[in-house]
Amino acid sequence: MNYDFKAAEKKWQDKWEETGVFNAEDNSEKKKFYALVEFPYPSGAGMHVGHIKAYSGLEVVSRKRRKEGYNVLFPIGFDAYGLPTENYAIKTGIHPRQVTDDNIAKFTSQLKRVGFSFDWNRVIDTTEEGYYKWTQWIFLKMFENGLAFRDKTLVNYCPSCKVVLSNEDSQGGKCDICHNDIVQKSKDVWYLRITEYADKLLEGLEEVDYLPNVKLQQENWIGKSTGAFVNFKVKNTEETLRIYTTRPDTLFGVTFMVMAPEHPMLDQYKDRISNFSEVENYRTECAKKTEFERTQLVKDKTGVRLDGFVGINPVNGKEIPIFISDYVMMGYGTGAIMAVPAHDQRDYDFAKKFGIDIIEVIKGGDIEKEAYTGDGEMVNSDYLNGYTDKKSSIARVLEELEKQGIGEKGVQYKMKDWAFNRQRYWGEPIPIVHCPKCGMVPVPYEELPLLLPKVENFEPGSDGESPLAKIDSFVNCTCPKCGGKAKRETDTMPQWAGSSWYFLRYIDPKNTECFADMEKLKYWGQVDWYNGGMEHVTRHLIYSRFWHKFLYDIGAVPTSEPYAKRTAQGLILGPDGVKMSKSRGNVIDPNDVVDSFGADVLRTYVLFMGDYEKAAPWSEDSVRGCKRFIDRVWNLQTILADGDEYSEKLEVAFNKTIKKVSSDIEALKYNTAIAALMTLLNDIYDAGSVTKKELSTFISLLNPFAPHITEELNEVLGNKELLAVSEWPSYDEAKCVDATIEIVVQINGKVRTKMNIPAEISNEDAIALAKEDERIKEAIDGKTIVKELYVKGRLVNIVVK
RNA sequence: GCGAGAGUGGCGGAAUCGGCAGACGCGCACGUUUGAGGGGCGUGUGGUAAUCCCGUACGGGUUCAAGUCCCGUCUCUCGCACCA
Repeated sequence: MNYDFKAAEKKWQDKWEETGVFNAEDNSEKKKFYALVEFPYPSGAGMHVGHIKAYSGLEVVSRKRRKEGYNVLFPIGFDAYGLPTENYAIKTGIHPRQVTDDNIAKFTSQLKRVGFSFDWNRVIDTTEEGYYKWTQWIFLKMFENGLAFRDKTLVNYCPSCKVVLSNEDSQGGKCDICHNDIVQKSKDVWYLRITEYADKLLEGLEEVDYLPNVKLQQENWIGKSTGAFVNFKVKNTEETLRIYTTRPDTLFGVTFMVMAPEHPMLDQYKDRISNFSEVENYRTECAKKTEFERTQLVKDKTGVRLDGFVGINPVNGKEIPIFISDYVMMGYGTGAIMAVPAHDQRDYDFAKKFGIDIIEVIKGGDIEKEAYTGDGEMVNSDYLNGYTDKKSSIARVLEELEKQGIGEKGVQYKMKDWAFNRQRYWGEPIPIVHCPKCGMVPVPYEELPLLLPKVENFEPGSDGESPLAKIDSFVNCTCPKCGGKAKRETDTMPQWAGSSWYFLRYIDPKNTECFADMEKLKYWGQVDWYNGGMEHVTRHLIYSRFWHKFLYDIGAVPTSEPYAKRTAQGLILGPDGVKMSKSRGNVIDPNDVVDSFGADVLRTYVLFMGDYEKAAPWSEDSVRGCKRFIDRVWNLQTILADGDEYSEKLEVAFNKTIKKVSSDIEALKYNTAIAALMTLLNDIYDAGSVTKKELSTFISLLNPFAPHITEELNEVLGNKELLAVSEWPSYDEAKCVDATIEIVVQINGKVRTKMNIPAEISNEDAIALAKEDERIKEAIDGKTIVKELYVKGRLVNIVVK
């Protein structure tokens, strides 16, 4: 009796759609559960098995929750703005709108073939007018509140993509999209002031249930440090050079200062710096250095001493030389540092190279050899002498600095403001008008959405300007404030914009009055469980938390944190054990798997292949193992026997399995949940027959993993109600243990024999029983018993000498 | 360099509190069924001739008992990377 998975899967997918069993209800008495998966970018390549694994995790949880009586919101949508679509459009001449629609249609049919229980009534598309209207609305609210601003600065520019990139998109000095080297360019760009939310983003982590690793990565990304700002006077000027340090306790050990080559004060005082031409040469040299040279040759410090520009250490009045060097960055702190070679390795390397004094102020290391960064007794430090711990010496010096007005306590973050712009076509237009009289004027709310004009040519200009700048009908407009001639902003928003609030739109996707109704927001509240990739836990997760916190602050959402819980799945590697990639030719297409084995097999396999949170290689042979499992489940009907109860033989096995599968699903241990079902299946075949009750329970437990075959079997059993909404099986704790159990008998910790004893037995009786065994008698004969113990349900150990 | 995680058969991986190491699956071997097989069913499968003994990266330690706890070393993966 062969299982026709193709027919059955189609049949049930149609049935689910007809009956709408997976549609969330807005006004329900039931308890709510909101499960969120990261919506895909609909690329031309179609779905990846990685998507299947990412969605299958919460798919199983959502299906279990429905069976437990929850009103479940498990939505899906498409994050469709972005460069790959635009680049494809440029190459083929097909409009990005068309490309996006085609890709979304493709993704939709693929997702449906896998049988995911998404609520298809709530699908969102970030590029659709009714959606990006609200993305623009949120942007304007930020602008109103001073969180969106424009600033001229050096930006990461990709000459190949002709686009300005955020720091996040240009890590390692390579463009995130084309992997070519980026260069620095001065430009006026939009920023979102995410740094203002740094502390809130940090504090919020305390109230959410994220994987420890996810929290840690966010903390590192925000990179908060506490220290002090100190002002150093520059000799013969009124100028002070302000620095940031985390070690104000080492101020007496400062023997020089270093400024970033881009520091603005240099140009301001170029007349005083007698060797300014050398400075300029050095700057050119730095600009030429590749990222590799800057990061890999860390030890080899370079720099130029500024002649005629001398600093004065404010704590002791000593004159100290000032250098420029590229190991100091303009983007962190103040772009200038005080250097304490005795207690900082970078400063030490620099001092050795340039022959600068090294003054020890903390005892405990050997400054002849290297910098000492540990704790110790303070020396050569005036009022700090004798202090032995960092904390109190820092407190002492801060007190003194503030009293004398030469410095104060300070906080710094590694996180920078979010460069919020793209000079590209396929993105949300930034709804701002530049008026020669009024300056920057927001597009009035009632005029939103500011439509992305439909054009034929979306190639970016070679100057890095947006393609929108070439469209006169879009650019030229009247100022909403004074009615005079004005020009529109032509930059578009970055890819991360639309995904920063999409989870809110699912709650009320068709609302035209606001991004989501407050009553609905209150009912659905936080996302209960959010699963996605580890690669998104810094950028997307921080950005969306930032937007949500902002919306909370203006009273637009009822919770301060968007996600109550966050987990992450591991990658699926190619059969060769390395990351799947087109160039390597090791990509597995989920469609092929559905074609040859069926959706149930694909779903079961991606969850069975290993620890959900770890990377695991694809194995075609193991897929076949899951196919065998599914077929054996189908064949259970050949040994179906009458009976509305568990059989005596299998009662304990069933109770145990219900318990294990239930708890494993909650703990993301899908692999062991499936293994437990396989074990139970083996037990059933060993028993020789299966009662109706047993088969019902079995398919109910398997249903979240393999929903099609289990619905089919449910129908075979004559049940009218869909398995998708029938009750999740319950177990009896008392029936999870056998009446007699097998335990191990050890002599000196080594297994000597096994025996069956009643589960409820006293320690004494268990030990006495063990001693009656022939092998044990032999082993302890003539020896002294030092110790004997019984570990309940496990073992008896007899220690002899 | 810093931070986090990991190292278990031929392979993917199991193993609440320290309590039978290797669940489950793959692969392999043998048997059986079949006209045939990337099929079905059955048996076996860490090493070793062995019921002894050895075995969870390596070296020590604690314990009646260690994959699990402690000290030291090595390797790999991921994240950050001159962050002052």
